Amino acid sequence: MSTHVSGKRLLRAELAARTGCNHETIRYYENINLLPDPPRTVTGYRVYDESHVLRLRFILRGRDLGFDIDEIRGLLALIDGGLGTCSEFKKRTEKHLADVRARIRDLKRIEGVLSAAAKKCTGKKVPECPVLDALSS
Amino acid sequence: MSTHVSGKRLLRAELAARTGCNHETIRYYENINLLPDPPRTVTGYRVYDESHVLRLRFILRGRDLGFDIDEIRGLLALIDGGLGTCSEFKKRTEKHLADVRARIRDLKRIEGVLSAAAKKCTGKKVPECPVLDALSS
DNA sequence: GCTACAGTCTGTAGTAGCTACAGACTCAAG
DNA sequence: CTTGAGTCTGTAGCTACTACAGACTGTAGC
Repeated sequence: MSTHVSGKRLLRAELAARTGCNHETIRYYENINLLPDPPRTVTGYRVYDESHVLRLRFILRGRDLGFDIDEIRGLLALIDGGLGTCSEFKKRTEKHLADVRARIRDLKRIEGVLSAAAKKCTGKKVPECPVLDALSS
Repeated sequence: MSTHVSGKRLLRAELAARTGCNHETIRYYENINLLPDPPRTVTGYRVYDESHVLRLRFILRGRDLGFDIDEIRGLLALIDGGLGTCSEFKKRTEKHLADVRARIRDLKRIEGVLSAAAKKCTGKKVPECPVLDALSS
């Protein structure tokens, strides 16, 4: 078994380009142990392969869906350990979903207050501005 | 004109209690010049009055409605300068409202993806978990 | 071979909006 | 006079990045 794995070797900027991730963020994820330390060239350059692309995409997709770093860390740990059951993933997703829905509710409350205030606005001078009323009530 | 203004004098913990604000946050708002430096007792204790209660409530209400510190600073500057017109407040509110609506749209997108994934979940073992599919797509 | 210049390396600081702590001081009650 | 709560200050921590400085490397052109 050689360590030779056919597949493209990528430098940091290339991994960044392949994933749409900021190249500093890649190093950040490595620092917080979300991405594994990649092998290095003799001169110290990080060398990535397809497995890093997939893992980073997973992380980015999770972030895009609003999971926080710790939630993603948890999901990855389940996957890495081979211990994750589908129902476990479902449970975590639903927990996060409840969170998302709570945030939507909160933003809708805000939207209601603000749009009502803006609608009442006459465009006249300060005293009796409905926006300020909304902000003082 | 004396500086005597009848009205209750409050210490920091009392202002916190009256507004529901964390007492450290009050000092923070003072540091970033959102709340004015209050007068002090000879021994250095901050002394607040009703005007501080109103201003802090305004700030907290603004935060609760999702305005960021700089937006609130801007609104307060208009009020303090007596230069704010109702239409100006309306403009800023609508700008913020657009922001809120964009966040709602984004969260709804997330909700759609997550709830669709969770719905497809069978509760079986890992391979073919729809949640993981959603996170890898 | 030499020179640019782009890419990479490291550690560290900055962003928003707080929150919390350490260590010293003050104030009122018992 | 002591005790305990409240206050003072400066500073560090939190999340999730992003950006910079200063040194080094790799490569293309001449």
